[in-house]
Amino acid sequence: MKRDSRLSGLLHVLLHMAGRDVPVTSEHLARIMQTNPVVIRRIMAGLRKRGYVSSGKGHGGGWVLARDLAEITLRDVHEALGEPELLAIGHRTEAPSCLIEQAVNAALADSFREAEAMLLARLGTVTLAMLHADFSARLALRGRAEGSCP
Amino acid sequence: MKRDSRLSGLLHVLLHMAGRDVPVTSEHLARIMQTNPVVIRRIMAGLRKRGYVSSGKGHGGGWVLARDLAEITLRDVHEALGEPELLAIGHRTEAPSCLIEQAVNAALADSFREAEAMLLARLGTVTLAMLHADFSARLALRGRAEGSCP
DNA sequence: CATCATGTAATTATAGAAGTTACATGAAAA
DNA sequence: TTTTCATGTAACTTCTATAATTACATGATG
Repeated sequence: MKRDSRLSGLLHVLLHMAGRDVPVTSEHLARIMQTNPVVIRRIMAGLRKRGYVSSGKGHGGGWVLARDLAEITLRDVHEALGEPELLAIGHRTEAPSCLIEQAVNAALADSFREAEAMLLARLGTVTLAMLHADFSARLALRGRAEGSCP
Repeated sequence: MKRDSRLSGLLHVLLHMAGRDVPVTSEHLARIMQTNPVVIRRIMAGLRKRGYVSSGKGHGGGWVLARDLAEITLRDVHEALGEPELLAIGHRTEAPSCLIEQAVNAALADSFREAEAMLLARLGTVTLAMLHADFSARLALRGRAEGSCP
């Protein structure tokens, strides 16, 4: 089962935007993410709706951060993506009539809920500012090199 | 991202086997799971290798439980499936050269590890015997009805 | 008004899992 | 001992969810 890397990718893109004060085009971001501009627009739409970024058309248009990095948590970004499933495993049947399967579902559901809640809580404590600080620390360690992709 | 229901399905099958003392054919199990006998054999192979079930060929052949339900945890079953991924989200790049992406990965990795460890620990505390007891309780509540699929 | 960039619907391509076929192996019954 | 039945696997064929692409509309800027 292939793992969804949109959260990871979107965080990458947001931190790249953080460095710049001019709008960044979807095409530019797509190059960084090695994907298609349309995919970027689709993903960014959720962030725009929540006011984390804004977009402009025409010459000099593109995407800019609309909030401070410290105000955005990883959980916020996850929600902006439409709260995709966190767990890779699930029930075979959602509302089974078979009592055996009901018992199976009940046992699994508890564990699933707990793990999801924990992960969400954890994501809620990490801000983009923290990630950016970590990046800066890594950059300092590595020396003068660029350190990030184009 | 579609969730993997093999664990759920396999548990269902195992509990159905628990009731009977005669071998159950792959074809029969496939009917319960609404799938193909070959799929059943593929999945059961992992359980057999670990000694949880045994299989016999020819007339009167099929699958039987080789261990007590109390000796098998949900974690054991998960491992018998080949330890499929538990989390639906992951890193975009596993070993990125971009320092920004390294920071992103590091932040996510902590949360991921923690959630996975917790879920595995949780699955390790639940035995098939517990699930069977839960099934029996549900059966008692419902009355005389069959309660489980064929 | 020409160009550039986003906004979105519609379509196509791709990859991974599930399902199926085919046939070999071996056990029990006739 | 021959037939039937069931597993054991490899090979192949759908199937399906997602990403990628195409196409075109909207609107801003020089």
